[in-house]
Amino acid sequence: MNEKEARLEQNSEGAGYLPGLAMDFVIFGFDQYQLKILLLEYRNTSLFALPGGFVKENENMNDAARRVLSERTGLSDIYLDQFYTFGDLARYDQAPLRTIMQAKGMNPTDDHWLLRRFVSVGYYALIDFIKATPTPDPLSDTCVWYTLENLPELMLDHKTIVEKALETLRADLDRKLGGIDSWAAPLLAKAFTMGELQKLYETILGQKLRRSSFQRKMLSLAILERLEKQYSGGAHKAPYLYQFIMEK
Amino acid sequence: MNEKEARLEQNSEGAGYLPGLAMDFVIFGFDQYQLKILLLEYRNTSLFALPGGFVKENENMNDAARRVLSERTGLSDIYLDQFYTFGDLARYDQAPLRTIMQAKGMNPTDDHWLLRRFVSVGYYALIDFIKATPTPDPLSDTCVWYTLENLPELMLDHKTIVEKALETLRADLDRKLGGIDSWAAPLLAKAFTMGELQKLYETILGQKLRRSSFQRKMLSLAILERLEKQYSGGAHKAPYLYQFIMEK
DNA sequence: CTATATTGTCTCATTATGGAACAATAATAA
DNA sequence: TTATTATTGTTCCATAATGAGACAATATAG
Repeated sequence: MNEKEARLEQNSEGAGYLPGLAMDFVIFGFDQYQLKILLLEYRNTSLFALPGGFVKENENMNDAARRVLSERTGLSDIYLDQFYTFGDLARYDQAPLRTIMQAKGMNPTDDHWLLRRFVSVGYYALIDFIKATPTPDPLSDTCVWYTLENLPELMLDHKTIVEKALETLRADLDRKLGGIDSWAAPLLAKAFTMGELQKLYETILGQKLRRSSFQRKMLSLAILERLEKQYSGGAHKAPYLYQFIMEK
Repeated sequence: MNEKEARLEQNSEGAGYLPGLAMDFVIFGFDQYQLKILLLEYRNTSLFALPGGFVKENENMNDAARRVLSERTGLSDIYLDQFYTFGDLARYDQAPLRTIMQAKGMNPTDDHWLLRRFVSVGYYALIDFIKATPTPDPLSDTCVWYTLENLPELMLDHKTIVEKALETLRADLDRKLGGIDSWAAPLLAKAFTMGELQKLYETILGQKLRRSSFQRKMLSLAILERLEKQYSGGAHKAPYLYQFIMEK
């Protein structure tokens, strides 16, 4: 048991945190135009879970989300969205977490704060795979990317949380593309080609899109500024570069 | 102080409820095709608030929402949707609630459970104005309908909650119209005319819609079954009646 | 029987979308 | 240098969706 874990066990009342309130994160990353999510694994238990965290007593909940996300990925200034709050009694199952704690040599009592009932606020994030440094939390052994098609079985209701996150993300793509809070801007270079943006869309939606329709739609949104062609990466006509128009 | 209030003060630990977790409700009602929402008023304080409630320790959160909604309106089997969870520190302001409790002759200590920080899950509901019997909670004096245009100043962040609810409702109208969980079905007679459905839409959206386009769109959704004409309510051609197709 | 209000449908112009074609062109191969 | 190739920006046209209005049908009021 390392120092962090020791602190976690000592703090058997969860002092400093809002009781009964957790956050779970569906962190989407892009690797060579594959969509992956970040999962925690607990060795010797074959249990997998979404990264999660708690809200401090003197902290805005949305700020807490940014803090935890930064702790898990090393990233700040990324796209983060709250999508649903999960409060079923069926979430309240001591067994898996007890298994995890025991595998770490801990021996929590029944009323240890981590074993109580939690309501969990779901957030999803979109991050640049390259820039992230996945970091496990004190209870986990590893923090690894999994493609959506190859997810292992997840603890509790975490599969449901992933599905709801993906559904919300896909439904909100167009509406949250532009502006200061664009989900796409952090995933692209300052200047990017239409093809690169289209591949991002295709990765998230899991389907091919028509090139001419996509170009027409993006340009009609009036959120892109066309720059000079500068690309020199392939045996073909140079594409224009674009950047998002950031209104002042 | 009545019996309920006494019980509320005695229970200064909030025993039986999940600590720190509240729910706030934006209850939309239709009165002669006007959109109203239900507000609580605290006499001698000029404070107005959304109806709210708490989750019991052995209760699903969404079930708790139905229970509280039933307590406030006497209605069950209505459309209810969770739309956002509010967790800013700025919500944590003892002043208004203390004012209310003192106006009721209570004298809560600083650590009374009602005066602690709460994270609140927002739900909105659509109900039939005629069928509801608005009922104030133990702390409130009245529970009254207000039109959206004439809302009084609201406590804490409740104005923000109303705005977010309305935004979500309007965005989801089409998507959640049909099926077993239709928002519109509880607001209409079993059989209704296209004009009645259109007026519902117009009331919620706050704008007129084109008659022919609306009819075309509704019929194309393939969620309506046309019945025989039976209407006999005006000096004009009898409209068809429709009902929602409920797939088994 | 006539007037009136509202309905169901139709028409037509406008706009959006799907799907393909085509010339332009930057790197690569010959 | 020239031909080849992949990809791009644009155009085109058929089809579909939408806005705005016209018109006949008709149940009640007068």
